[in-house]
Amino acid sequence: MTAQVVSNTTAKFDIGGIVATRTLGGPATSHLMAVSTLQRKAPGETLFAEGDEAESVYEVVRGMLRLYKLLPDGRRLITGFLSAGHLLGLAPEGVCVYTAEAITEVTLCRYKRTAFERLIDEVPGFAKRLLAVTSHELSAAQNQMLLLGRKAATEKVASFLLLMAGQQGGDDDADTVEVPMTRSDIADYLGLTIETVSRTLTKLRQDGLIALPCPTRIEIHDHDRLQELAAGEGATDL
Amino acid sequence: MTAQVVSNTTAKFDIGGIVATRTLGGPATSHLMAVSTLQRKAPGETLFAEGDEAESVYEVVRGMLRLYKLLPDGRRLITGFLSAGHLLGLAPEGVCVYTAEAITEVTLCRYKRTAFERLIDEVPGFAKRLLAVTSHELSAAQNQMLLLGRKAATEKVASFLLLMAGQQGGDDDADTVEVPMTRSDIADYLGLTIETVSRTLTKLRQDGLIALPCPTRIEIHDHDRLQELAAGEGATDL
DNA sequence: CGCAAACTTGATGTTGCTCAAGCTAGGTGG
DNA sequence: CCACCTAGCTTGAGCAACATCAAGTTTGCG
Repeated sequence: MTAQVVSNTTAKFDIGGIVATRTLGGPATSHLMAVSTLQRKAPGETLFAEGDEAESVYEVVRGMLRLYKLLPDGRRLITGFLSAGHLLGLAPEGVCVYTAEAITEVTLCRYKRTAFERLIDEVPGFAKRLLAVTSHELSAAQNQMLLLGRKAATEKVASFLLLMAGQQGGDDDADTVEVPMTRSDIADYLGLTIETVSRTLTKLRQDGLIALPCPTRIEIHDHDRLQELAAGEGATDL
Repeated sequence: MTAQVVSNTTAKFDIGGIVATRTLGGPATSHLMAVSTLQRKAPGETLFAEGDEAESVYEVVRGMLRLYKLLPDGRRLITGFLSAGHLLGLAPEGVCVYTAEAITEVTLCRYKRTAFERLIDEVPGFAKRLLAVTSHELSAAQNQMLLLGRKAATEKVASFLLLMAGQQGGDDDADTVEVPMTRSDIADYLGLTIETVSRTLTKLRQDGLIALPCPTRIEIHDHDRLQELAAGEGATDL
């Protein structure tokens, strides 16, 4: 998978909590366990909203979230879809800069902000690991800026499909991708409209690059061609 | 200034070096001084390119840089303009994820990556400060995603003008803004074409919101109206 | 079975892009 | 000193991609 394609907003990087306790044995783990609580959210529920005071840091354990920002007239941009292992809620100035909502049923590991900050100060190497996670997210955000500002609709949709594929099958090319979010979510993530997303998927299907057994499931048939499209090499043979 | 408007890619946050040595007296300062070298770049010169091995971390002392990413066919997106105090080169995987070029004559403070990483490990609180800077950059990147994905041309240009104004006059509304970058740079920052940027500036001038004494200087005449446009409140009175 | 939400498809519209001239300013050499 | 030259900017005309508006269709659920 090339860097172009990886454009999820948060890096998948276990920092502690439930996921981490299974994969990491470091000193931070036990500290995190001590201050964490498990939480569930039903589809559509809000974790926190843009402008809220940032009281907690969360780690996604199961399910999928959307993060988004709104303009006053209701235009929405989804900055990222977060699945298991992703971290959210590290607000710069103590104020949430985006809204976080559950797409599916979600399980979260929640840390009190104050406790989390204490860990940053006290656990050696913890701040550095968070810095690595955040730097990675920043890089992903810059890839998404490139997508939003300079890619055409087909290139955007191809990028999205590969992102979903990469996020799921730990393997590079899981053929079948589950798409729990609506077309409206996809559109607001890619800076398009629902209709354009739908039309573009139809075109990709007609061209044999993908199949759509049902709206929430997409089969990738021509991974290479999708990759070319996503990278912006549509007219390779000029 | 509202959060909507602050959308520069890197937070202006002195971490050390020349700028910091004048504003901070903390322990990190002397450490940074010990491993830093001053460097100059002429307009158009490249600091490092996307894909390069990340060998150094830089802090801008004077002048302005552009950071950008390219698609294979040459489409460019500028992810940020960096002026004095901004930090760059903290690459996640040791590889630069964007190209950095001087717009004006630039003075930089350069740190060897290895030395910089040692400081992260050894100087207490240093990683935490970098985390704060990077989190702030991430938030700015998300604002820019909102701009690229959901704002109209006029709103984009208004946002850009206020960003420039805020970056310069430390005051909230410096009336006259120096714009050292070309229209092409502005276009590639906003996801537009040169022509659209030019036309939009002309329209803002005709409407009395700004004046353009020369292409590199912009006077802001109606700060409030610009702010409304930038925030996406163009049709407030419906 | 019926309802509502989500998705697809079609017809039309508009924003911003493309292509094509002119214009302006700053730098250079006759 | 001035005319030229070039790079960058502005302006105009036409066009294309995507948005909008408007039906239909499918899906999932009570």
